[in-house]
Amino acid sequence: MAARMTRQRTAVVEALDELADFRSAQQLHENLRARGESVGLATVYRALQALADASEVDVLRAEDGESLYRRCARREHHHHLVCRSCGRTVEIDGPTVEAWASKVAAAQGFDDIEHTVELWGTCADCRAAASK
Amino acid sequence: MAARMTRQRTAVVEALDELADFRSAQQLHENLRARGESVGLATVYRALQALADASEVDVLRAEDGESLYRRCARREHHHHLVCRSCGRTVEIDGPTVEAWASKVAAAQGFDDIEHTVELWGTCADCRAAASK
DNA sequence: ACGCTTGTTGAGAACGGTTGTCAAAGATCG
DNA sequence: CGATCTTTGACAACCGTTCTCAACAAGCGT
Ligand SMILES: [Zn+2]
Ligand SMILES: [Zn+2]
Ligand SMILES: [Zn+2]
Ligand SMILES: [Zn+2]
Repeated sequence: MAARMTRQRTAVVEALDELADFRSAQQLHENLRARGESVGLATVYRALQALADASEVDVLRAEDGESLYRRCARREHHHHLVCRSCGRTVEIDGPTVEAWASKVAAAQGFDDIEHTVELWGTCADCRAAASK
Repeated sequence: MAARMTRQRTAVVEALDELADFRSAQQLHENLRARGESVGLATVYRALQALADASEVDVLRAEDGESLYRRCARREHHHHLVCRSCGRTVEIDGPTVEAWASKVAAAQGFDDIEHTVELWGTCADCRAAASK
């Protein structure tokens, strides 16, 4: 029942910290393998899932449906501005949006409200690289 | 090059209109087959894709990653409040959110900004049904 | 240190939604 | 009607993710 601390789990957390931005499970797996820390892909998925359940990482879906993971600085609820091409991420909080969302939903008689608010764009670096 | 009007395409649009709320490609396919209008699944996907490209339908991703489609009343940009269990949908616009989103993103030097703002909940009917 | 117990791992199979393939069908037009 | 050229549909392929299950190893009591 208790979560055991294994080499693999530690490695996944390290990879997350090193990469800093939103990454897919496969990218993390690739990164681990590149640095010699061999970890099974299924294990990477399991570790990420566990971390997400424990709210240790944020998960969001890329436009193509792939799940992206990130260890955010703040633990409180927040949103993200993510670069579509490199994953660069800026944490954002929108008190205005939160209030708006719950008010609107309640007014329609909906319950158990959750909101998805994410911003996607191209960061300055990627824009420069693209127009080279 | 010109889009030909075929029995299948017409059928897909009819199914969309009849179901009114956000539905998956497979649900629509099932619905068509149920009413006797047999259409291949691949064709349903292609029709929906074409409609989405033409902005005739809105597409959004369910929490499990499945794509959901809907013919919305308004053609202008807007968002949705969707019931997780039955798909019931309420169209919403949030001028506040729009302004907030573009301002925040621009302030970080991001370009080509897009925002995802969707609300998920349980509608009154589904809540009642669940607590029966 | 040494087993025991029990959660964890990993290679590969399975899964589910979606897209690609390609020969047959049919919409459009002269 | 006939030629042309898009569309269709059964099926295979794809791809991210989850499942399976025997081998493995943390943690713990001794
Ligand atoms: Zn975050
Ligand atoms: Zn970038
Ligand atoms: Zn809509
Ligand atoms: Zn409902």
